[in-house]
Parts: sequence; structure tokens; C-alpha cells
Amino acid sequence: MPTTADFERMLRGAALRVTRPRVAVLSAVHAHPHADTSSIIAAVRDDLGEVSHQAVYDVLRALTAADLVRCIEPPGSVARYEARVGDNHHHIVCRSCGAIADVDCAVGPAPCLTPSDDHGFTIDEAEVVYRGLCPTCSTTATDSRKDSRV
Amino acid sequence: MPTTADFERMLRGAALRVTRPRVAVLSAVHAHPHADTSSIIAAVRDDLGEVSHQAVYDVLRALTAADLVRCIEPPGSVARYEARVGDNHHHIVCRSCGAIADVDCAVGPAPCLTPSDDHGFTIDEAEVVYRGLCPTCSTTATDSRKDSRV
DNA sequence: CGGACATTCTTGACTGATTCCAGATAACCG
DNA sequence: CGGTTATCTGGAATCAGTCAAGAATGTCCG
Repeated sequence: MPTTADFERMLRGAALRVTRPRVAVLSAVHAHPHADTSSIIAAVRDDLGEVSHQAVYDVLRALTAADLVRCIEPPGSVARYEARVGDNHHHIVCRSCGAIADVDCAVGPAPCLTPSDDHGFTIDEAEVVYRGLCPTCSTTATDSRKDSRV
Repeated sequence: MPTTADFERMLRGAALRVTRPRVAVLSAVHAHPHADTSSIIAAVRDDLGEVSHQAVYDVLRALTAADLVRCIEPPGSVARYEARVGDNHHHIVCRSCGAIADVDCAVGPAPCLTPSDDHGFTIDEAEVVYRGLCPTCSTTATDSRKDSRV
């Protein structure tokens, strides 16, 4: 778990100004992997007191643009943010409860980056989303196919 | 291109009632691959006259549940629908203009379905989204890294 | 063919996430 | 320390999608 000083270094390293909200957001994303925006806002406010949601949205966008955090948008869910950047990893999303888990790339750094026919596109990234049931839901809800979206 | 009679057969085969809006929506999705909801609404209205957006949303959900159409939600875009179902294919999304193209699975029916560590999840599907630049954007905007979201 | 029933469509309002805007504030550099 | 500039605040607006109640329509069975 990085310290506040680490976060400040990360911000400076990305040519971003060091502000209280930015450090708090960065810290919140590190502390709560795959958190949605409202959770991050709550965590930041818990840390700093009142902070406008606009500031959090803006900070998240700045951090995303600087590759300090990554934004994932699972279907049927709101945007979520995570701090693991740089490595090529993917996600499992539970169909029932919406839980998200990290999955390291199965074979090598980027195995899926070479589709059979790229239609002339210049591909620079492949994102894989696995859908299924998390351990909890697969045991408790095996029979009742409740499709509740979180 | 299937005919209206084909669409009716598909609906009946899925135990769905055959109504004008449903046939029109199904036809629109077949005619406009990767169309977003508002485009589908426009196409349906062009065909039938006034149709409520609620009806289209409802029909799309019913068709999705019946596996007659598939819903894809690229990050930074609204939900889109396509008629190719049953085969395991993926998508390329252009970072610049948002264009979407189909990509058949590179190797075999479902190569990415086996991550290194599934965290106890029961995985039943893997969806791959390639990000990059479409042929048009890669030639016109190679130097200017405009990141406009569509 | 015709009527009963359940499903589906219409209308209209509403939520919730995200964005836009203008002005106040705070961080950085010299 | 002071000026410049990016950032934050607060409020309003937008947009996709959802909810709910009543009217209309398709399907099934006699």
C-alpha cells in the first residue's frame, strides 16, 4: 500500500499538480479496487470532508489520461476505476451480484491482440471481460436464475 | 437478408408474440449492425410511423433475452445491438470515431475462455473488445492524437 | 369465427450518472 | 512573495434508460 508521499510522487511524475482531492482520489482508488464513482466520492469525503463530485470526476479523468488509474465499464454497471495499470490484465464480472475480480493474462503479455482479420484497423489493445458466477453466487443461487443487476 | 416471414418465424420460434413493433425492430437490427438505440428507434419509426421509445426498449430486451439479438456496450458509448448471435465473435472499436467492426474468433470457438486463474468463478462467456484506429482514422489522424469520444 | 385472457404498447413522468458552465480558489514557478 | 494557470465549487442541464397505469392487440380455445 503506497503512502501519501508515494501518491504525490506519482502525481508529480505525471506532470500533475498535487492537490488534496487528487491525493485522496488516488488513495481511494488504491484502497478500493474496482470501486464505482460514488464509492470513490464517499471515500474521498470520508477523508477530506466535503468535496464536490465534479472535482472527483475531473480528477478521475485526469488520472486516467495520465495512466495512473484505469477506467473499466462493465456492461450493466457504472464506470469503475482501479489502480493496476501497466500490466495487461482482465476482469471477471459476476452475472448475479456484479462482483469483479482481476485475471492475469492467460498466455504471455497480450495473446488476444491478434485477431484473425483486423479489417484494416490498427489495434493497440484488447480488453477481455469474462462473464460468469462468482463463488458465492454459484453456490447460493445455482437453481434460482435471478438476474439482478447491481 | 431475411424477409418479414423469416422474422415472424424467428419470433414464434422463441415463443414471442408477433407484433408490428417487434418485426420492425428485428428487421432494423438486421439492417443496421451495431446500431445504437436511437438509430433503431428512428429506423422503426421510419417503417411503422410513431412508435414509443419504451416499446423499442422493451422489444430489445425481449429479443436479447430470447437470444435473437445481442447487446454490446462499448466503453464511452451507448448500448448497441446486433443480429449476429450464436457464433462467438468479438468487436473492434475505433478510439477516434467509434466505428465498430466484427472480428471472428481467432483460434477455435472460444480460445479466451480459460484464464490462468479463475478465482473460483464459473465462467460461461468471454467477450473481447479490441481498441485501436479504423482505417479511415489511422490515415487521416495519425499525427494528431485527438481522443474525441463519439 | 368469436370471445377471454395475458401480453404488449402508449403516454408521461422520473431517476441516476455524467457533463457543462462561470466564478472562486489554490498550487506552481520564478 | 506575486502572478499565472490549472483546479475546485456549486448549480443547472443533458441524456440514456426505467417505472407505472391504462389502453390496445395477439393468441388460444371452444
